[in-house]
Amino acid sequence: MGKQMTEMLKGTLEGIVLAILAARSAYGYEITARLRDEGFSDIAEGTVYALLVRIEQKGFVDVEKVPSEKGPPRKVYTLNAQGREFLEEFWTTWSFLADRIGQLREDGGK
Amino acid sequence: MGKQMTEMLKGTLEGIVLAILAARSAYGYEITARLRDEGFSDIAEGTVYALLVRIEQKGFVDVEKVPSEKGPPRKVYTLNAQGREFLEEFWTTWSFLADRIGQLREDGGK
DNA sequence: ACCAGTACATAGTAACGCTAAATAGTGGTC
DNA sequence: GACCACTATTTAGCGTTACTATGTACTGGT
Repeated sequence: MGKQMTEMLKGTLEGIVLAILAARSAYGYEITARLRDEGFSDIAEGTVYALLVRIEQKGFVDVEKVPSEKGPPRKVYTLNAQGREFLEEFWTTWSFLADRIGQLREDGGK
Repeated sequence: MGKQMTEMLKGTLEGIVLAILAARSAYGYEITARLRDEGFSDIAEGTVYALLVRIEQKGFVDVEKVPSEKGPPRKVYTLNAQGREFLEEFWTTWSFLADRIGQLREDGGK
């Protein structure tokens, strides 16, 4: 998708994944597939798994190992209270940034 | 402003500065001050200068040294054709991302 | 002489997404 | 029964970017 998107995802991808998990629990492979379906055509698998490790270490999610009929066991991630709190902050930060940038665009930064 | 904003600025700050320059030419100290006024309260000076070096090396801006009455000479940056083209791409990428994330927020990723 | 404000520069660090490759389980096909 | 495709996770190494911290330099006021 280009270098520009890569850099833009830094700091937002974490929020995106948490928002996905806020809707319902999911596992890595599923999240990657969903992101791809939604237009993030070349999110690397490794990227998602590394991110999941991070949010687990930060304590934003609870993890459960669930057997799969189609392959190795899945690690299902569920957003917990701490994660929900962090997601709140994410939305606040995102809104601020999106507002500022939207403003800039109107102001002739076109 | 917090670590979250720091990470989010990666990939967007460049576009923000280019958008500022699209409105009119400016120099580093001025850009930093303007960003601070507009709510990016703790953008580090060094960050802006380093970014300006980068966009100059990429050929997005033309530079002119202008004497100042109040201090050392200013380096005034002006967006050129290449920079304008890059800014276009930035808006495209940004729009896509902002749309996706807005969608996620509506879909119960709250 | 000193200090605040203006103005620019840069070495080192941390965080994060990507590349690439490895491991492992299931099912189908020849 | 060997191979391949799909599912599923992991991890080492890399490049880019913003921040920290510090240094340089010019002007004006006290």
